[in-house]
Amino acid sequence: MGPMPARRSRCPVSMSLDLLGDRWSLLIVRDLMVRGYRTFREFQRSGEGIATNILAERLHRLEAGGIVVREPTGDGRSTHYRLTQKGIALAPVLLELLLWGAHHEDSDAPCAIIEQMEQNRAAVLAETYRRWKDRDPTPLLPPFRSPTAPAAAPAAASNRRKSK
Amino acid sequence: MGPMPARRSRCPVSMSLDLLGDRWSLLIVRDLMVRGYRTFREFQRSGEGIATNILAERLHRLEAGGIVVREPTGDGRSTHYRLTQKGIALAPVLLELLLWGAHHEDSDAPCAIIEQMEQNRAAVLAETYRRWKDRDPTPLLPPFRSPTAPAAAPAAASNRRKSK
DNA sequence: CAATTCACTTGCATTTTGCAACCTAAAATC
DNA sequence: GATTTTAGGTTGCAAAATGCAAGTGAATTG
Repeated sequence: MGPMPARRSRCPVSMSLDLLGDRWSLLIVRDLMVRGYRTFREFQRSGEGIATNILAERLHRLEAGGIVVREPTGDGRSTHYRLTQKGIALAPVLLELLLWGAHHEDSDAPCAIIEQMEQNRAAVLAETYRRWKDRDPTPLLPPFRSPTAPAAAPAAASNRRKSK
Repeated sequence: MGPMPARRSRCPVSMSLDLLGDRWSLLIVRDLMVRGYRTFREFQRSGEGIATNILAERLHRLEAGGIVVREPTGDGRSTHYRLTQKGIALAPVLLELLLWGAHHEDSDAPCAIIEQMEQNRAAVLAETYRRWKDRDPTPLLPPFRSPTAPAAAPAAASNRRKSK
């Protein structure tokens, strides 16, 4: 069932890529981490267009790799996925990947937000980690659509007061 | 010739993964960055066992993506590959991926070195960047073989004096 | 000028991916 | 309480990517 091919080397980067080196795995982790996604459906509708068989297989792989856990909900039909400690520890990797992409590829990310995240790495990571611990599902980042972002003021570190 | 499939979304992480989301690309970038690799042969003998056709195709893709450049050497038969500014800017991504792998996967990396890199991220990155600018090919990291590493004392930030 | 080195290409079998359709079980709705 | 909807997947199949071994052609060494 698992198509994971083979382990080539025991260096850390190589081992990380054995588990995460494909077009989808880190995207799923990011959706769990910074958007509030929990369910199969949400990943599917993520806008990236992952096929359902690949999504199912990746979720199994990430689970087998200790990056996500499956949590049954009270509601009998829906399952929630959640990052483990090992999974949330990928936050710095994803943050750097996001910043690199925003600077060097022509993305839709608003410059102001990127600038702020870059200036406040530690605070962004702390907030990410807090949301994970608190199971706070509000998106840390909006899906980067309109440049005049209407949604909740995101990310930035300095304006932290109690929610609600 | 280029099998690059399709662009799914314009978010920065997704775009980064369109270019780098496979098992080999980031490994090649790492070999250029922290080991002193320059030539096709060196990548081939890297110990990871990449097939030559895949290596050739990935080098073309990375070149097309502006991450590496091909520099002909005086010697007519050998080509050197070198990271561009955009390529060396992946250093933070690779550092975080290395640290994550070292902590969460069971790798061969010596704990002491990992600890030191983690404590001195900025210095490790500065040294990486300096080596790139100076075209200094001495490996920043040894290939992590024996735990009693015999090779040159690597990485650490504090012991920086003029080379030679 | 023969052998070797280097940087690839080519052919071909195997694996992985993408796509659409289908399935099962549990809510919701009527 | 039968039907429809929702959630979370499987299954089948064609297309693409990958791994492997072998081959190519130019430059260089002996």
